[in-house]
Amino acid sequence: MARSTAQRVAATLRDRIEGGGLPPGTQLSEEALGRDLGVSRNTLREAFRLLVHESLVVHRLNRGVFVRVLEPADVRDIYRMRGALETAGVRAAATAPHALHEAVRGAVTHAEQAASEGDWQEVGSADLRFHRALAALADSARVDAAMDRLMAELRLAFHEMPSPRRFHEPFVARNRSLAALLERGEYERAEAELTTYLDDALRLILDAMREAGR
Amino acid sequence: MARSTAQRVAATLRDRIEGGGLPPGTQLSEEALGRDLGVSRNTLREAFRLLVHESLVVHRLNRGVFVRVLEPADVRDIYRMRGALETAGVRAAATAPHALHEAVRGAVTHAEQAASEGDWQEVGSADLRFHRALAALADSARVDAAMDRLMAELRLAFHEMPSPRRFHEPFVARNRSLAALLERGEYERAEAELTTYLDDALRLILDAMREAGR
DNA sequence: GCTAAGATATTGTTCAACAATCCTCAATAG
DNA sequence: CTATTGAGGATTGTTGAACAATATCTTAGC
Repeated sequence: MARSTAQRVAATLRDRIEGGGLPPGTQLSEEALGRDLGVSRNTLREAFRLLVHESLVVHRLNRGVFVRVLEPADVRDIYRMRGALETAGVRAAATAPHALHEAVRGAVTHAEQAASEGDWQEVGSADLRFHRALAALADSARVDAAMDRLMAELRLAFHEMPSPRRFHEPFVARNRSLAALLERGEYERAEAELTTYLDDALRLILDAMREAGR
Repeated sequence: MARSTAQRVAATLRDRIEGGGLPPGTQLSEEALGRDLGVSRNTLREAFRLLVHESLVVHRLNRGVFVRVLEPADVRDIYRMRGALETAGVRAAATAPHALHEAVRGAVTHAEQAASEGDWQEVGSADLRFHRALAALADSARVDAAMDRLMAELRLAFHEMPSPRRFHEPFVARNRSLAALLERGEYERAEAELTTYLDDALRLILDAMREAGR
């Protein structure tokens, strides 16, 4: 796969951010980072633009770029958008291609398996995959892209979660039952369940953020 | 308002693209445009990144950037995404702040006035504002931003519409009746009407594109 | 007419310099 | 003591030129 230098730099920065090496709020100095990564300031700036597009960093004019800090208001907003996209997926479930339903099922069983092994980090990413698969039922590249950006932003919030287990465990079963509703064609109930599901998850995250001192 | 050079350059390019001065498919040469606009290649590239983010142009590695060409598949995809966002707005209408409902009403009457004056271009933008206002009922900055990007993309497709009047006229009345349903609190019916509305509009655009020879 | 090698043009990337802007912190006025 | 102002320093914004990498076009050979 042909990738430009800027794309490669953006990838390593993305890893550092999601890995916690660059915590939210950190300023990404052009000179220091450029020296560190061995690229010119101009190329680094191109990489910054890519990350801004993913909302992993924010750019303030004449101030530079900073790792995104998620406020409670942001998380609420993200969940509104999630609601829009995932609901769209559920409502399109009746006419969605078989492969997309397959992806939903796969994410559910993957999460269950990871849970039985106690790998809560893996449960977390399987959960994200499940929700991405839900939205993907809408069968739209733009919905998929928007959903991917939301998930990337959410990962920033997960960093502040104290116990991944306490957060993810209750949702494994709910994923299963939501998927079951879909397979049985009970779309109305699936939609209702999805709404309360997202409300509950949002509340958990906001509580965790409040405890973590903000 | 403080804007960087790149932002100003992006704005003029955006105007030229939406005004038809740079038709879809045109390559934006770095050297020629830079000379024309009096900015360096590096700054022009930053402007390009902004436009790529708005999907007004596409960037092909080692090939350059080109004004976006909308395929029928793109238009279909855009309408799926629109459906997701506007439906989300309608479903949140019950709890939306008063000011947001006001915006919906304002866009409807604005379109009606422009129609009575025969200014179909203006009817077109009022129509876009109406739909943006619908999505905005979701009361989410991210939904708003996504909707703005969609509208910008759609404007590219409108360029290929032969008769703005034939396309926009039938929808003025439908906008009014949809808004009326919302005010009466008949959200289910509003949602259903919105769905068929979008289907009809999509069909019209696809027909026009086919006629325009593609 | 087709393929392959070379020439040409364009983009990708780097570098160094200067301009514009923001932040810090001390000095000053009230 | 607080608030304001202003210089100084640090960082980003922008430029222009240069070279490397890649794609496209041209030409030679069959």
